[in-house]
Amino acid sequence: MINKEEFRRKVIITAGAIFSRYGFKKTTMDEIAKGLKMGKSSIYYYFESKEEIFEAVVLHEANILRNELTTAIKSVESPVEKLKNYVFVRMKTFEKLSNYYNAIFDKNLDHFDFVENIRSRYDLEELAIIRLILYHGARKKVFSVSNSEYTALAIQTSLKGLEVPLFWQKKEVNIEDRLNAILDVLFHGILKK
Amino acid sequence: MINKEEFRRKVIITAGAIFSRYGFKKTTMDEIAKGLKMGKSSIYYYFESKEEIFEAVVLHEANILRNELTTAIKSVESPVEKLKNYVFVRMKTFEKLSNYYNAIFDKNLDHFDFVENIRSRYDLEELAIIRLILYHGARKKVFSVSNSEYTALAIQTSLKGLEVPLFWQKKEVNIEDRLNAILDVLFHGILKK
DNA sequence: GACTTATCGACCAATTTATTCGAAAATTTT
DNA sequence: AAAATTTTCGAATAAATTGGTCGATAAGTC
Repeated sequence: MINKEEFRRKVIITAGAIFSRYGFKKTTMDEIAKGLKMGKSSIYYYFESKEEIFEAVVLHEANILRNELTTAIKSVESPVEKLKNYVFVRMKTFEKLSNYYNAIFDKNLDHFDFVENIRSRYDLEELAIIRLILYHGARKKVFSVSNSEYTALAIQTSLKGLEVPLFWQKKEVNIEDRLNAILDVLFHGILKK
Repeated sequence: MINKEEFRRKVIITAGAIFSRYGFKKTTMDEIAKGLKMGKSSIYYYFESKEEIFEAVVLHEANILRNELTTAIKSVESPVEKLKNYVFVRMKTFEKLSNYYNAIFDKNLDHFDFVENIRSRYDLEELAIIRLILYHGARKKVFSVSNSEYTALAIQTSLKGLEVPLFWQKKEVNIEDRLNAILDVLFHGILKK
């Protein structure tokens, strides 16, 4: 192995896949070790505990989400497109990051305080991004937003509402449709007539 | 509850769903009990052990497979269609019966001798069905089969070959395509010119 | 060949978990 | 409604699992 960081990344990928299939509790260190083709005890040379691995995995997924989102809104110009992209990419990516949303929603995991840390940090970041989009939209006279902070919060809240069923029922029944509906309401309430 | 059989069926359905998600080992009696909204110890009034539940689940799935297959070949007349139906329905149904194929393929489970019993019994039944189709096809002068026993075995073997990836990689990449290819080879080697 | 880095097997303590058991509900029979 | 039976359950337990430790040892570097 070249260096520790390199190997830690490998652990995160491997463990992430297993966690995402069986969840934190049902995943054993032995399985992770097997996945890495290593002795179980070797993992402890790189990570303090199973929980630390999970934390790294969740953080990793949170970073993926952030990256996908920032590139998604950079890829277009108009505020409408930015917001659309943001919302869509958010849901699409979210579906894949099962460890992230399990960490957030699973009651058996909420005693990990790192979960709350990551979540609240990313909530704030997200809010800032949405506010920025709204702000630019308002500047370009495409949106009419009286209070960007509360509007951003409203948007964020409705997006959160869409996350819930991801956890409760894996079936992606009609997320996309419901997303479109929300977007529709959002724009027609927000667009300058 | 009306009677024990009724309740056993309920257990089989509930436990089957959990087993199919987490596998035999990772599924706990507590989870099954929770799924049934019952005390854990109550289950033992109906089943001797976790293993017996799993056996019942696997048997249940094996029966589903058999039923689907017999109705599938009854639904058409021509031997070609029968064979096509048989092969397709077999694969389609097999994908859903994860406990059945896990029982067959998972090395951590092969110490359960009931698995071997069920498997060998159904192998024989399957062979008989295939032979029957071949036999009727030969009678109607649609197939030309020199030795129906060995031909049936050959067909069964190639079907088994398609099962393997189901276990190793959940992704149903190209099962259908490969199935078509096999069918193509099969018919053009078997059809009377 | 000393010194550091990385891997591992054996082991342990704590937790989990399948199963048991006696007793209490719930239901049926008398 | 008492007695008998069936069904449910919580508490207890014995066995297995599992996260984590530690000393040894291999692999690599100076």
